[in-house]
Amino acid sequence: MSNGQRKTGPGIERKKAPTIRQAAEAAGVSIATVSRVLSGKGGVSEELTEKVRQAVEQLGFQPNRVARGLRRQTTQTVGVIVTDIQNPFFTSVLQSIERVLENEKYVLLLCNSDEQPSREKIHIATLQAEGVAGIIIAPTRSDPTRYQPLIDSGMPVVIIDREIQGLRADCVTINNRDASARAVQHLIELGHKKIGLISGPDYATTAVERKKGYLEALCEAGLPCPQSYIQTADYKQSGGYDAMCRLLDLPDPPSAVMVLNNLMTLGALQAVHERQLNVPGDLALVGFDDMPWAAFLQPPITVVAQPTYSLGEAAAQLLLDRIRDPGRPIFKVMLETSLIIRASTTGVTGETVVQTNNP
Amino acid sequence: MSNGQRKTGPGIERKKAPTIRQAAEAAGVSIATVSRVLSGKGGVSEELTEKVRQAVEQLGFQPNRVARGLRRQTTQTVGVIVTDIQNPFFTSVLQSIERVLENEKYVLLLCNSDEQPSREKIHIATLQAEGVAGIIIAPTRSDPTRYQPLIDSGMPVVIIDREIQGLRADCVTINNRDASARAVQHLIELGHKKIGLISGPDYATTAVERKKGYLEALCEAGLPCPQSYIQTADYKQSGGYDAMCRLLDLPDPPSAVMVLNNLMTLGALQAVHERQLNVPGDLALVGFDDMPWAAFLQPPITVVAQPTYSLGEAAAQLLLDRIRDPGRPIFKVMLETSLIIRASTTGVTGETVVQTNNP
DNA sequence: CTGAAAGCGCTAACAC
DNA sequence: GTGTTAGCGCTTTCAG
Repeated sequence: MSNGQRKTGPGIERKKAPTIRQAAEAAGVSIATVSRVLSGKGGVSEELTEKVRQAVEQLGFQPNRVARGLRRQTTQTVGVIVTDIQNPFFTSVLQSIERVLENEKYVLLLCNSDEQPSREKIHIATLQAEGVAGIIIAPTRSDPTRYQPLIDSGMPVVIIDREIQGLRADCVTINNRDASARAVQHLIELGHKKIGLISGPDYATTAVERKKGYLEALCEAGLPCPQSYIQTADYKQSGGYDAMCRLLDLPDPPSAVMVLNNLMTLGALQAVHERQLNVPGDLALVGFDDMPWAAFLQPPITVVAQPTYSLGEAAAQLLLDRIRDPGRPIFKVMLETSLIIRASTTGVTGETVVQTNNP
Repeated sequence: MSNGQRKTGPGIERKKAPTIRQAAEAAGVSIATVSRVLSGKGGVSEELTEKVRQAVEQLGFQPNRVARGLRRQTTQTVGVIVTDIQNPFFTSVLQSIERVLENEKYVLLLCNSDEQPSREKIHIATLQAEGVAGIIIAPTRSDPTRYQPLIDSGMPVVIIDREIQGLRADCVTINNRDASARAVQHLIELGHKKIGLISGPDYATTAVERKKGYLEALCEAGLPCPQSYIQTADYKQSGGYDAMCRLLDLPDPPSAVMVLNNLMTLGALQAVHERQLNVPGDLALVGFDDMPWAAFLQPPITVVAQPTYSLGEAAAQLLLDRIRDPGRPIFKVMLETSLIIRASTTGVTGETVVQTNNP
């Protein structure tokens, strides 16, 4: 009765996992020796190593990662904060992050900020209190002061997806400006002169950069861009729907529209369907982010494909490198995209992939 | 130089977070008092409570969750193991799990078994070593002996998605048999007599149950079911594609096909597109799992919609309840689905939702 | 090469 | 009500 037994009766209490002390006893060595063998640092004779191995095996002993974390003052966990856990873009990135980190025995603490800075702040604090070895953040805002204290505290941090100007941290982004410029060029080459944009929120640098690329392409081609052709939404499906409705209700609506993320593309498509417009006859459409179903949508959608896998991989690798060497120089990685051309712009079945990294 | 300073130079070392000792000192009380105030157990005078609050606030002190975890022998973390982190079904479930658990200050350790029992085993061991308060598992296999030791060790566990016969653990599943029976009935009502099935792997009870429902509905209607009409695949997109090809290559192919999960539905659709079949004229199609884009596919797909949000919520709640009272009786929760009827079966624009819980 | 022992920061008896 | 103190299980000096 001296331990944590529950009042719910005997047999319910949590069975205690074997400790290093028991393993040491079973092997007939000191706990230090067991520790040394398990952490693989060497310096233990083959004889004792073997004894320890056997005892560990036989007991099914697993070092307690919490105790180790307390002692080492850093755990084998990495925090990941995304802005939308349901967005396939992030789940794809997450998958590759996990794949890299599991090799090093790290485990992922997943947090969803849901685009809310307040939630993000709480999550950051919690991850710090959890003693994570590092954090990968898809930030909600581009204000560096939100993240600088975290980095100054010595926490290894990698920023992904959105850029944060002036933040001294590793980051992995894609060439958003170029990606959308090329998508718009594609529309221009098809003869479009009235090209609309469904943009994302201004606090997302991805939206800002993509919008820049759009303007740049129009400008280069000498095409006008009425203010009304740029509709800003919130990166959500409903926002995309509303924005597309506004564009279509214009007295002189665009003949082509670029939508700056995947969820808004679905919303835009919804508006197009409701009005039974012919795509691309009445309206050509380009989206952002390729998805398994993009090719089977009505119509198949031309998209800018982000290298989600490489993005996650690079982020995880940068984090590991920084954990190992906090003093190394800061890396800013920018990845290139592809344009996957489908029927929503050409009307033609099938798809063509255009790498956008070589002009 | 006595602490963990890096050879990379001064200023790089990790800044130490304030400890309870410093907070106590700043407040002019003992560490026990600080602990009592922060854990909200009461028994501290208002005066000292206020002093502690201020000191904590001023220092920005946050209790170290690792130390707390070691001392309490349980952490404020919950492990979640899914079979496919990219599947929108799981991300949706995950989102609602997170939503429930964050209220109780739990944080999620996310693991991806990728359908591989070996990976699942490693993840379970790691989560145990992390001292998680409980685990929510979407199991890879239906063999109870894989999970019984974990439960016997006293770990609170909730099984989701797939059922495990004979396992003494809480679980949340959906009424798979009924769901697919009703979907097939829908096809029968539309006059189909040759109904094919693209099933999932036999180790997934969801596939087994859904197949049962399919057979049951056919049987009730007195319809035949040639072996060749049932094609088994792996719940992946490519598997769905291959299976659909096999069905369509049959001398007497079915006039309607039910596909037992979302990814295979995309694959099946791919095969249908390649052959330029008219849906539902040449072939009617029913899928499993509703998704934001299901309504915009070519054609919009009739699906069985699983209550992903409720599923995650129920799982999280069951886990919390079991953590609080390990001795409580075991709950097996089964949720009902809806059938969302779209053009892939009726050829009609728009959608109808049929609750399947009332015969 | 091996073992003894000192804590990591916290909670929970236990004393006052 | 409040403070003192003994660990939780591990890693890492420090002796030998």
